[in-house]
Amino acid sequence: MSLRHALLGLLTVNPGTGYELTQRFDRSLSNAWHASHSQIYPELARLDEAGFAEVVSEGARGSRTWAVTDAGREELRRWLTESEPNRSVRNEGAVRLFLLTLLDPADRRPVLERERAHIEEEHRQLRALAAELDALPEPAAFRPVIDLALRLGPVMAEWMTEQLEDG
Amino acid sequence: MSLRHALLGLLTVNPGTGYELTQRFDRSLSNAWHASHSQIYPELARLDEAGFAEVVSEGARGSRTWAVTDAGREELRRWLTESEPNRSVRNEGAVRLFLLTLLDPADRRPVLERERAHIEEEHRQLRALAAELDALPEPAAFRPVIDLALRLGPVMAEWMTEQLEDG
DNA sequence: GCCATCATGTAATTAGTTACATGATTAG
DNA sequence: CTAATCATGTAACTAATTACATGATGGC
Repeated sequence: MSLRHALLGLLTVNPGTGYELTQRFDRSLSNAWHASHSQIYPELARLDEAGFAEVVSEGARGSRTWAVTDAGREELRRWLTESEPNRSVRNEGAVRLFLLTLLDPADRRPVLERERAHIEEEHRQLRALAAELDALPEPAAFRPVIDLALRLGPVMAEWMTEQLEDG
Repeated sequence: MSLRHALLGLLTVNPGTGYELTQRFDRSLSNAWHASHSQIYPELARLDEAGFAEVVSEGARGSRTWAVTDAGREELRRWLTESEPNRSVRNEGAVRLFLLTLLDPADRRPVLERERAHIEEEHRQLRALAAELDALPEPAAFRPVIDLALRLGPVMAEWMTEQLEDG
């Protein structure tokens, strides 16, 4: 389970409430993982129980700000460096790309076009995010990861364009 | 749930037993989805119930060969062309890449090296698969999807090399 | 005879989604 | 005053993993 370690990571960047973490999950990790608040709140309780995170302050509307503990930081380091990655992925878009080859060109074409449009839209948003990060006094540590995504997008878009031309 | 449609797709390519489908799942779709036999057998029963697949022959050792029905083919077409893709992705490797930026360079380096080696090994296997497909009398319909993967690999490997040089 | 592989299933557990439920605060 | 957003939780359900369980066949 990497939900646990994703949360430890987000808390390492910055402490936050469960509500904030839910949002940051979507903003920073949406291309890799998704979790809703109903999964995040119980996991924060379990991180507490394990001594990996703790409530550092309580604010308005019953909000509770969580921070990672030293043990939590060490657990994240251990997980990243010592444990074997689980290579299994779930990517419905990729499944669709594969299955698309089973359709008639007439059915395939609009789906490919929709996919290409989506890839291009995602790329535009990534470019905007990159510009935002570069305007900050000191760009975020994860800036290079955005760069990787920025390189992969055009490769996928070009492939789709070719498929549309050939098929 | 795309397990159902992945199975319909595999059965569209070729009829097969649950056992064979489990293997073909790993061979053809491992870069997009994973399912074990304990998930596949019940799902075949549900596809039967829904009229999307049926047993076409029974062989040795109680094996049962399944094939997709016309309704199943139509359901697959409908799903691919008419339904909105679920864009949420689960990719632990990508989560790790993101979280890696939180580690000291000394801790980060060996993880990046391991990742790069893995990407390169995967690329070698894909090249071998591509060569195999090209040697067939008529290459598989999904051949272009292999090509896409072959283009993405080097981009990732290069990025990792750069990270190792800079960091 | 024994081990690998073929072949199918179920049970128990964990992970994840969707729906239900509640209340505080803020901006218009 | 009211709608949006902040904020937290639980319950019911579905999906997925891991473990348990069994037996046939073929090659050595």
